Amino acid sequence: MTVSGKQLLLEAALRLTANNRNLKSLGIRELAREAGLNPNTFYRHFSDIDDLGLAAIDQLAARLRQPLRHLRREAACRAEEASHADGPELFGVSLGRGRKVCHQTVVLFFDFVADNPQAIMLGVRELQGPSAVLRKALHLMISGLATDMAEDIIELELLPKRVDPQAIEQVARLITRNLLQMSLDYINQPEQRDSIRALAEEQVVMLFTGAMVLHEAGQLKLPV
Amino acid sequence: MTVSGKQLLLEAALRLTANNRNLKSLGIRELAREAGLNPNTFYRHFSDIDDLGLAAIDQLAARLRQPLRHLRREAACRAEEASHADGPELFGVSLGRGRKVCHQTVVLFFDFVADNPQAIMLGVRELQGPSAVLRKALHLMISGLATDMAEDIIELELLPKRVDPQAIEQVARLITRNLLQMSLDYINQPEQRDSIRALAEEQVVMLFTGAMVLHEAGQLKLPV
DNA sequence: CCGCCAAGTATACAAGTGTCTACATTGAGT
DNA sequence: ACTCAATGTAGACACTTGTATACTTGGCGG
Repeated sequence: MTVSGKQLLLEAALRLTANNRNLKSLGIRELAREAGLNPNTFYRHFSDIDDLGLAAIDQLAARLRQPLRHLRREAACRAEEASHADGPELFGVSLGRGRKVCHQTVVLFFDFVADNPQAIMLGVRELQGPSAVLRKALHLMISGLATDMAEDIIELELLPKRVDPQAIEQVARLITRNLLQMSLDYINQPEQRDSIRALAEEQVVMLFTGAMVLHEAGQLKLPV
Repeated sequence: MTVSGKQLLLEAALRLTANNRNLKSLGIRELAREAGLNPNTFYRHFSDIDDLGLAAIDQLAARLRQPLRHLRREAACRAEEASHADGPELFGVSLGRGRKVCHQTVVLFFDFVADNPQAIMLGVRELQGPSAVLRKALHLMISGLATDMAEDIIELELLPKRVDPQAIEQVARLITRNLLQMSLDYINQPEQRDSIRALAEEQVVMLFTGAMVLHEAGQLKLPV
């Protein structure tokens, strides 16, 4: 079985952008060369490099979205069975449990990152890349991820129920962006992975805790 | 008085990278054209585009570092005089005062961003750009900013004195990175500036609060 | 078996690029 | 007034790039 040329080109793009490069900086010829194809074959599948970028983003979203939800369920389960209601509480939510869910989620997330480094890198880079189209598409994808996460937070009761759903969504969006940002470091600095993962986890816990405390103190004022 | 060619080239680079473009994607000829100079003149001042990038980063750091410290003092003063010891307290630190310092700092920071958008954009973009040299230089600069901020946090007593200085440094680094990240949005979405500023402020407050609470609960475990 | 269409190829051209060598201008110090 | 170094310019060379036109291939439906 031979792979379709379209897929060959997409994979070539992933390979080439892996070394901190831009999609638009690739050039159709280079791309085709890497894919082992004739330059003009590119046009049989894509009209534009942005077009290819959109396809890549679609694939990334497909590989990210459902798996991430699944991951979070799994993390919650693992945290659940590890121990019941230990550690200090804060406003009726177990700090210990929240911490464990965060830990598991973050661990599994970074495992995922380590498994799909190229796609993640492409996504995070193009998030601030030169193409407005791709930026928009990626922001949309991240919004989706954040919404998923917010739903899970509510469902798994990681924050008190009375916290404004919109505030939760904002927290989720923040966490999502930061985790993606950090995954670049995670990929590029393999020798510091443990430390980066721990830092990310700490940040997530801090944001959760801060959101909780501020909410209880009536000081949470997230904008729409 | 005529400006030096070197400065002309640097300014041309800022102008061209302002539109979401990469330094390396510019091309020496384009750069010289924008600066109104002969292509070869570039080599009289820089050996490389990375070389120019380093010069730009140096200028950025000079324009950022001292002003930011000054800004923070000013913010603290303004918060001080606004009102003494109002609002709820948490572990001996006034929430109201901390919030005001954050508010003032963030406001002044984003004012600064609005005043130097091009330099900021270049910096944030190259932070994950294709050139390893520039990435390294920028990380160094950010480290410096974070260290400054940590010192100020301790000096202004925005966190309890007993919190580990290394933990403070990590929090500061986190905040610095995120503020810089957000300043891109701030620049590119002028119609949402108020909302972005408010969100950034909220995030900073959340991180502070979270760090404090976790520290008091003995749960703060930031890695080295 | 024919014909057709998608996928891939070959060749070509204009335009832009990095950078080399050689030349011109300036301006400050002696 | 003369020199010398710094700064800027001109022209050229070998490449790479995007893309247009025209050609080949291979497999599938009729």
